[in-house]
This record gives sequence, structure tokens and C-alpha cells, in this order.
Amino acid sequence: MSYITKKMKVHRNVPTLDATFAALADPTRRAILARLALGEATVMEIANPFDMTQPAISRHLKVLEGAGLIERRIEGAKRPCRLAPTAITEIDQWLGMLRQALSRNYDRLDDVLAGMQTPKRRKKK
Amino acid sequence: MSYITKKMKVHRNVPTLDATFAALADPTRRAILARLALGEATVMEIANPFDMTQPAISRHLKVLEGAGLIERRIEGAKRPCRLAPTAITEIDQWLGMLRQALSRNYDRLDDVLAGMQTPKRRKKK
DNA sequence: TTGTTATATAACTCATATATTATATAACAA
DNA sequence: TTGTTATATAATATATGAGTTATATAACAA
Repeated sequence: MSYITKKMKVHRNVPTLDATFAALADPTRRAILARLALGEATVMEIANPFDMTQPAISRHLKVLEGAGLIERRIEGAKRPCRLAPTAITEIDQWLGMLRQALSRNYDRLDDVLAGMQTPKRRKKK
Repeated sequence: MSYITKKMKVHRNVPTLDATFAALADPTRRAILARLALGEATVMEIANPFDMTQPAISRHLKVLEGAGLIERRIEGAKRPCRLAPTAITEIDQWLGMLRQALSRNYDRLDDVLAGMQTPKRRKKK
């Protein structure tokens, strides 16, 4: 029996996780986040170390902002960026499900191993 | 002053995080993982709830396996899949950096707020 | 005002990803 | 053996994504 009874249409209406994971899938964007982990920075400060044009970086920043991974303020002509907490929280929540499942599997493995010692015994770890 | 002195070529030589985040960016694949969190399942068992063809699901499973998110055994003609722990661990490690930075920012905010009470006090930038 | 700096947007190219249908392979059942 | 089930692969169409150059806008400095 399946965990769901009817055909499942994948809902694209939870764009946040899509956007966040997609944003993190790009190494340039992860490098930008690593940079911002050191502190706030303007677009040009971020762009400088990269072998890439400023428009390319601007697009990456837009993606990161859309994913809730960074925030930007306006300071004259500059747009300093910094890390935002929201997306990380959401990711952690979702990963929690997998972590739990994996730890349950681990417990089950312990059961199996324990069962090999004392067969026919059902044990909880 | 920049945190790195010369132009930075983004290294594509850490394919694991790329692959893992990219795998998680797809809602179908996240739904598959959610299914597997309930326990091992064969390809057809996984495919059934989805409004999508079997080859499409097979490809998704290949992506998930390539990302280290699932493992598969061979059992006759069936290929049961289950969650794998490796990718999650790696993600957690990487996210750790962001979490740390965010909590430091939070502490700094506390400093700022504290500084507002007692002005002229030295602020750590 | 004029020129310069900081950033964003548009138009375009090229590569990659996702889905489909059709088909191949391998195990199983009769 | 033959037919059926379980899964994978190939060929293909279409969409999306990341980079480029050129240009627009807005703030700043002189």
C-alpha cells in the first residue's frame, strides 16, 4: 500500500525550498555566501575576487535574495549585502525530516545487529 | 580590503555539494526523499504516486544516488532504494559555516543594542 | 553641469536539465 | 519456451540557467 492514495501532482507552490536549494547548488553563490559570512559587503566588493563580470554577480545576488539567503540595504549608491537567517532555518526544518528518518534507520540497524546476537529478541536501542 | 587577494576561479572540483543541492532543488526529488523517509521502496512503488512516467522517476533516482542522498540494492529484478546518510552530513557541515556567521551577526546585534543604552562605549566593528 | 562610480537590466548565446515515447535487458512465472 | 514484470537507456523536444556585452539609472564628486 502506498503512503498516498491518488496520483500526486508535485506542487510548485512552495517555491522557497526550490529557490533556496537551487541557489545553493551554484558554487559561485556558495562562495558569495562564504564571503558574506565574514561580514557585510557591497556588490563590487563581492564581485572583485571573482573572475566574472559585475552583471553576472548582480544576477547571483538577485537569486540569493530571492531565495531568502541574503538581505540588502540601500546606502547611497551602494547596496550592501549580508546573510539572512530565514532560508537557513527553513532548510534546517526540512532536513530535519531526513535526519530523523536516517537516525531511525540507524536504530533499526542496531536492532538487526542486536538481533544477530540474541535471535528472536526484539530490542530497542 | 578584500578577504582574498587575487581573482578567484570558482573550483568545480567539489562536485558533491553542487550535486547534492541541485538534487534537493527539485520538488519531485524532495518528495521521493520524503517517501523514502518512511522506509525502503522499489522504483515502481516510488513512481506510482507521481503523475510522471517511470523513466522520469528512474532518472530522478539516478540523480539522488549520484548526489549521495540514496542507496540502492539489487533484489532480483527489483532495486529497492533507501536514504543514505552521507550527503546530509556534508550539507550540515557546510551549513554550519552559515549558521555560525548568522549567530555571530546576532551577537553583534546584541552589542549594538547594548551600545545604544550606553553610548560612547567602544563598539567592535 | 559634467564626469565618474555603483549597480541593475536587456538581449543574446550556449549548456544543461527535465520530461516524453520507444525500446532494451534481465528476472520471474507459467 | 513464452509472456509479463521491473527497471534502465536512447533519442528528442523544450525549458531554464549562467555567462557575455551593451546600456540604463542613480548617486556622488568637482
